[in-house]
Amino acid sequence: MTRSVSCNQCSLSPICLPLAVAPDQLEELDRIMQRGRPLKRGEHLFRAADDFHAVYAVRSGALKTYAVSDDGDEQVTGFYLPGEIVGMDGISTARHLSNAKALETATVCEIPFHRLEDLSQRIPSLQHHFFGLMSNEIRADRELHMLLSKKSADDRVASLLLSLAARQQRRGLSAKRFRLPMSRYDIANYLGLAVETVSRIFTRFQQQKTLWVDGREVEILDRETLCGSGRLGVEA
Amino acid sequence: MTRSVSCNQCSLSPICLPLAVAPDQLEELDRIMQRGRPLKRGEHLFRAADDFHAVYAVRSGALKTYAVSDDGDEQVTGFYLPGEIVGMDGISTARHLSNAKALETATVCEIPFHRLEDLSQRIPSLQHHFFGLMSNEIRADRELHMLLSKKSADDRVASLLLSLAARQQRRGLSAKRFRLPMSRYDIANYLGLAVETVSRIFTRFQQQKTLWVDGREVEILDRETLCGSGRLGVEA
DNA sequence: CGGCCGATTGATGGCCCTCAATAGGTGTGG
DNA sequence: CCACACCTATTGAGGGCCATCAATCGGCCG
Repeated sequence: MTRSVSCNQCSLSPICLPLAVAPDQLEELDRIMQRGRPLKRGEHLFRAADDFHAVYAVRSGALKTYAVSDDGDEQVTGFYLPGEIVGMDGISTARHLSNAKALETATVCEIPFHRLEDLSQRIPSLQHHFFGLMSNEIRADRELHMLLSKKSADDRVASLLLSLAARQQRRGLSAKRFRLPMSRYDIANYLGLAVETVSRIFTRFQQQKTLWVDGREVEILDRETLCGSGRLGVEA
Repeated sequence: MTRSVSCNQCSLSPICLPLAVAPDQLEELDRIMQRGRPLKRGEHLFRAADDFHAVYAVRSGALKTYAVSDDGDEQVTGFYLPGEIVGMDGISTARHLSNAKALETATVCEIPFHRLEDLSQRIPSLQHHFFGLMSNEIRADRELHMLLSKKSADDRVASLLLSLAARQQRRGLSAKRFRLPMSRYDIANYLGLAVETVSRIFTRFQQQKTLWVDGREVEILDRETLCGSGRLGVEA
């Protein structure tokens, strides 16, 4: 993996932080970015109770964030794909409150937060964009809130698939066919369902010719039907 | 209602935006704040699809935010008490995506967002604080995520009560006894439950001597037992 | 090859939603 | 001022969705 790819060489810049920075200031942003070694599957980017000092832009691969409650059970709080920013929930506390773990081999750009704040003081569009990013997270969480409080298990799974599809498309990839980076367990946990339920729903969707599934490979065959169940915006 | 109370006269300043601004700069913040007439119960502060141009600090009373899905049903997404900021989910879209409605007579301070952004460019601590506020919303939403996905109906109600109690305390009021600003319907909707379930749980808590309830008046009698069920941090 | 984890499928049961009826509370208009 | 309407809240009975328990299969890695 090339550790030295700068933002203006990066294929993700149209959807990542650089989109908020004028070309002649991009070098400034570039200078505060730190590109580390790739994370292997299962490796942590940060853990709850770690000092918060940076947010991270996903460059390749995928991560999940999860919290562990006092009773010890895990709650997956989000999935992060290339071009998305992870770690923003730690800003207010100086400590991370969730864990971030690689679902597959992943590379990230580390953005030291205090330097991002400094830079935002000088680049208004960057400040604005970052406010917008956080606002987006809040909105996505509100969508999820509705999903969990009102929608059936079918709707929840459908919504997640549509969300992932939209995010694929945003990166210029197929919105119909893609590979799920996460396990059935993670999907179930995220959506507040039992693994068995998720499995049964995948099978049922397949029988209805709504979806084609083979392990983690999926293809959306009937987008309308899927939309007809739950709706979830573009998220993140 | 005094429409002209400035931030430095306001009893909420220790927990509101002014806490991030040095005394000698407070006047600047004060100048961009706009204090409108009080909202009556049921009146809207803003509606989904309104242009987003400001966020609002609650000064007195209480509000709820809610979204309406395509199928027409309502989802309460949050409750906002004095000292809290409402409207941050609209930042990224230039339009509000939820509705904000007064649960009882309420007054708010309107903060035009572009002027807040300008001011944040000159007051780093204000920018930092605002990042922190948004981060807090994200964290609270993650707590809620766990609540809705893993916890029983009892736990959900207990968590909401504890959250409200903590927020009362933050304002220097009793953490044990207070008045619920929202109806059973709003509670049920927010927590993803049926009204009847909420009602039954209140009754059961009362029988167990965990809680005393009379309409919207509540008193927490046994905080330990309530904590023993669901846990939810301080939120917002 | 053997062990382990992820995934699927079936059977059973429980939590909470739905439907229904009633009481209390509030505001309005006569 | 009271009566009526309407909305909120409570309580009971029944049913459905999904969790839980259990067994099996396939894939992956050691």
